[in-house]
Amino acid sequence: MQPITTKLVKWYDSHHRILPWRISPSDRFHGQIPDPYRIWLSEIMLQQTTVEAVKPYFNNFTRKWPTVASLAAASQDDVLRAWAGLGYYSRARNLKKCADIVSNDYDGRFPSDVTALKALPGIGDYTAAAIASIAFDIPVAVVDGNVERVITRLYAITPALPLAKPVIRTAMQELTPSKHPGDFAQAMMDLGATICTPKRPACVICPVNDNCQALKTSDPELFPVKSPKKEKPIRIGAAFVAVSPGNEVFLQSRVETGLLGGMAQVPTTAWTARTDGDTQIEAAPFAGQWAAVGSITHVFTHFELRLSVYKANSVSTSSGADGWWVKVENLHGEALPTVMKKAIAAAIPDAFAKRRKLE
DNA sequence: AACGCGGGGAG
DNA sequence: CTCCCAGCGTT
Repeated sequence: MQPITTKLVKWYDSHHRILPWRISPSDRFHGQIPDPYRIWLSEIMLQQTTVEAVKPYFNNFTRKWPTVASLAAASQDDVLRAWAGLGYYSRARNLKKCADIVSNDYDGRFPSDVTALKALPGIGDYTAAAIASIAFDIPVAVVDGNVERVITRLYAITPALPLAKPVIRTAMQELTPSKHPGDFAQAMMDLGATICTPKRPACVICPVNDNCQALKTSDPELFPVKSPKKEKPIRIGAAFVAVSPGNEVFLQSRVETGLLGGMAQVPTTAWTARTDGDTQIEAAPFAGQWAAVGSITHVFTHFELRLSVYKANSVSTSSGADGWWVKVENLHGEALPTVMKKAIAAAIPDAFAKRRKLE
């Protein structure tokens, strides 16, 4: 029987996904070399984010900024505006920091060893291993959510994550070949994404089903074991959409760190634990004829937010608050996270309606 | 080790 | 609805 590694690499040769940042095994054979900048950019975007969500952002970024030097030359605001909607905005801030360091201290060339990569902002264990492996052919264990699932099933590893992480890493390291480690890492991830899925895995067509202890002795769907997660609290607040006579909306910048750091927002109250019967309308940023126009709900990673939305028309643009005014038709160019687009859309239903999605 | 940190797609 | 996705940084 062929080893697991051989089976997976053969499977990958014919069943790999076609992705904008990927060099196929065949193209690789014919001499194409991966661009570390594109590998890095894709890996940062893919952190906790699905391939389909990343594709349009990756294409847009590489069109605007084809090299790490061009990204370093951009402003953080430009980067945040292009990142808006993708989530986890500290990634965008670290992306810009990392581009600056590579451009200034490394002469525009990414380092190839794991330790130097991990020292860069936004690059941790997984991403360092992925870049070293895929872009530089370094045989290091690449462990993401897909690999955790495939490995725990192959070896029926019962301790819960994250306790099982060292065992998984060791097993992955032993499977990783010295020859084309990047293709093997991507083979494992493609297997996890397309066959060894979290629910209803397609074990019948899996190239390594003969090697799978979970399939042999248990149920693959029971792996990996994970520690229980806690429930999300609810927070409430109010958002204020001020509209000027010239059809402009008032925006502010959020503080640089923490939730939605550095992104744009309409003025809001603080977001507090749920209380009863408090309209909070007195917290409006301007004097004006504020009218309730509805409410929105938005789910963040660790809490659910319910915002009452208020709108005022004919607000003077000379009102003194710290921020800026943007014409409604230009809102799409701002660094607005999804929750703020929802709030604005509650007050101005067609604010984002005619905008095509990125492609 | 636990927590803060977005958004969306699949089942 | 729930789960989880090519995780990282801080505490």
